[in-house]
Amino acid sequence: MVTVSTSSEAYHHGNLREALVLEGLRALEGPDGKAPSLRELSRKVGVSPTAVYRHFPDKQALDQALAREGLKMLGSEQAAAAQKAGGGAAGFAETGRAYVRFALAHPVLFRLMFTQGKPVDKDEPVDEARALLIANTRALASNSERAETLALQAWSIAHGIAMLMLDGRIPVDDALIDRLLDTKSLFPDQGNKSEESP
Amino acid sequence: MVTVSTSSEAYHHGNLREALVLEGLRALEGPDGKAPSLRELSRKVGVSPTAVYRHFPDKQALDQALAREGLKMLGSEQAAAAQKAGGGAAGFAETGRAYVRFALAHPVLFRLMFTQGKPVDKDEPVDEARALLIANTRALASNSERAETLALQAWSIAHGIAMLMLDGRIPVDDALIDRLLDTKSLFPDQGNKSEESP
DNA sequence: TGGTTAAAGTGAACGGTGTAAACATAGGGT
DNA sequence: ACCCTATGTTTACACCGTTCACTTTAACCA
Repeated sequence: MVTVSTSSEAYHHGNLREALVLEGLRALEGPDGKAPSLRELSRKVGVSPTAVYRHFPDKQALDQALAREGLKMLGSEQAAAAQKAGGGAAGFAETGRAYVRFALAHPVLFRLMFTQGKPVDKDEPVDEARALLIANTRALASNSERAETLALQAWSIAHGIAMLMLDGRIPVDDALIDRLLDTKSLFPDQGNKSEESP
Repeated sequence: MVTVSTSSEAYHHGNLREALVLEGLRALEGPDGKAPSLRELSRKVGVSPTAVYRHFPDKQALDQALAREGLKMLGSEQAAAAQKAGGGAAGFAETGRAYVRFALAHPVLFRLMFTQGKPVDKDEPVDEARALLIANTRALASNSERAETLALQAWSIAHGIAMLMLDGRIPVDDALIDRLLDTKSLFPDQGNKSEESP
């Protein structure tokens, strides 16, 4: 019964769960306008609305699944950006830029990722984005409390910039993003330990 | 015809617009759960749903009106906090704390203030919160570009903290707020010009 | 003062939403 | 070969925002 046919269209009507998430992401990724409704999604997948409830207890659960996918995407984009910048402090900085860039590229998804009810429960393995953040700040800070503070500050400012830009409160401008994320003035610790490239 | 009876319950059925905004704020202020629907609001005010459309072109317009009220509240709370702290750098810091506190005290309102469609159009008089922010950073920074950067950074971090806490991504903790908003490490400029109390 | 007019409110209806309940179907294991 | 169970469908409900045609009533002017 757990036999999930990995191919695209499977036995009965297809393996819905995957199809729904895929279609959901497709709807969310573009800079369109709004999140897709459950019915809309079921329509596009070619299934009745209530069929969804065989795979998700409610709409929010579907949204959470989509949010998890979004978090994965964000994490890997950040990791890629950091690696491309050669790791270390420069990589960390790039991580922030990637965060804001992701938000601007997928506004609806990004909103969904943080908006939906509960913080993807605690048992959940910590997402890659967060792991990266922690690792980075631990490398930069003197003690561990300072590292946590640094991590949350960096997260907060990136998140704030992203949100304010998405909400049209701050002009969307690449140079401005760099200026606001400028960690030299923000995090004086950074000069000390600096580069330990891989 | 423009004669608006200022007393509470007026001529025909009441002066709706005000009543709607009032009731809307009442619904939004608590830490309840979700924003009130147009129909729900009209019910509470004792009027048919369509009556609302005599005063607002659509639901979004109502929401914008509510958002404007929210911005006013936020602005005055920040101003009060700054004044109570004696103005200057200390006042500025208090401004940030007030921002986050407001968000936590009125989560639904706060979200609405930033979520709804467009950034309360440009012709709009700049809200008090923003004016305060600009004035404060101008007093602290050397040149005006640095002041703008400082302003947006301060805003971003406060907004980021508020959002991440509202979304359950960061524990809601007063001490943590202070730690994250700590402007000494964030804004090194601050030491220079410092206090010019009123 | 009285009549007209336009602002303000009503009711019914439409298409949309998320969700529940009862029913249908088909695949796989015994 | 059979039945069970996972997966789907149909129908229905309550809510939502919004439109349309209609009624009421206050306010103004002659």
